[in-house]
Amino acid sequence: MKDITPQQNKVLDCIKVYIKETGFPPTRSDICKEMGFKSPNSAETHLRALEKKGFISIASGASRGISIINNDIKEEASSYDSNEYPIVGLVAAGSPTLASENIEKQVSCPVNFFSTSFDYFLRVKGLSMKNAGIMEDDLIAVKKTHDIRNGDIVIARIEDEVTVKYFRKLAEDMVVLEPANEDFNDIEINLRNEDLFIEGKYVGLIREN
Amino acid sequence: MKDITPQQNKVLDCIKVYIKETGFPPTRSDICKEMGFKSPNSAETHLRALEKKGFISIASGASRGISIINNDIKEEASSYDSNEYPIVGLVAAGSPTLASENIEKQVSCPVNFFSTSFDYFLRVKGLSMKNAGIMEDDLIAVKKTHDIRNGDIVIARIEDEVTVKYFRKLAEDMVVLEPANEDFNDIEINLRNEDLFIEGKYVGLIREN
DNA sequence: TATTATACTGTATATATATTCAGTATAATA
DNA sequence: TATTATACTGAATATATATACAGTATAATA
Repeated sequence: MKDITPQQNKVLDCIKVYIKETGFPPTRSDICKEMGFKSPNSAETHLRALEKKGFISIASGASRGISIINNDIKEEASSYDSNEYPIVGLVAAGSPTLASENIEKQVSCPVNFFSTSFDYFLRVKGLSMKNAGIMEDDLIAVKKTHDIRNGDIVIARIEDEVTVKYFRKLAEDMVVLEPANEDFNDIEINLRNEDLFIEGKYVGLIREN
Repeated sequence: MKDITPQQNKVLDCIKVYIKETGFPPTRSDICKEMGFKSPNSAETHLRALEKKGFISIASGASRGISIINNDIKEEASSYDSNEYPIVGLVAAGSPTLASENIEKQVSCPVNFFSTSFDYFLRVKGLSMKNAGIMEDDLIAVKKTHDIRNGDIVIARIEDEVTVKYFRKLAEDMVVLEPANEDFNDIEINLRNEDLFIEGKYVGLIREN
């Protein structure tokens, strides 16, 4: 990162203030008004200088396509990086899990909130995993993977139904999905007759009371 | 604030995600791409509905002139604001819960991650709340408060021991702390003879697998 | 029953905006 | 000395974009 000049710093501050006040970045013309420039090219050259020095990024062709690049050491710390994760509710038969019609809402969550990375949250229906401490309406963090070991809790799709169960492979063509609740029965799947699709693996849980 | 429809909520989320990812708001056309609309007027009408209902404001004539209006009455905090929360482990007898020697580590978590604000995470020991889905080593989000109602799950201190139980006040001087596990017994506390200190209230849970 | 809100497609257009080109001037490097 | 960076004015233009208008369809409401 090269040194910023005092004038460039004023322009950068003016962009930050503009975003804070309006919610969106300024145009070249807006910067001219704020800074007292008479030509949009004054703003343009300052913007290109700020871009070159790594203080902002400019989206080519887009209007107001300025974004502030944050270089605070604090922000670089991975524990501060957060991401938007979709909460998937009832999954409609046949539709892809992450299709927008299945997304209940998006929630912000630090990326390394759980030690294992994950892809989405699934809202749990039913009490079949009660003894594993997974209750109705809990959000489970799901990592899309096919790397499953016996004893893992998996999100599985059988026919058109999505279910959360312990995974146990008994033989090459025989899988048992075990609930953690004495009121439910094991689901035995003969892979020669039935389709089993593993959506992913349970890596964490969030509950709100 | 009128009710938002599910589709309008998706559009609102898509705008938030766009801003988070690019640093500036989307155009009508951008929203169409994200949502799969074929006409810019689809985005336009949704935007006008969201504006009318008070979720966003639209700057007339300006490109990308959308800004999210934050309506959290509780706090002005946006969902992207995060904070450091301490994880409290074994609480040494007599020492204040949040004393530094009790803090296992600090974790970053969005401030309005749970709908109720909270003060720290407590690492659960034992299985006395198993049937409430609270397992050993779970992290429970604790709100420091004395506003407790019957049936709430509380973090209580009796003598020098900290415990998590259902709270039930039977009389002015009689409180029962009930476990959610048939292997444990109720704890009856006569407030005239024994001290009971309520550290706080359980408002959420996080588990890592 | 008429009206309004929701949820879209599709077309058109005025204008908002990025971006280039042509200059001027000063100060700092190489 | 030539070159490059800074710091501007001023004009021109392709296009990105908001926004209006014309429809279709469904569900909720008065």
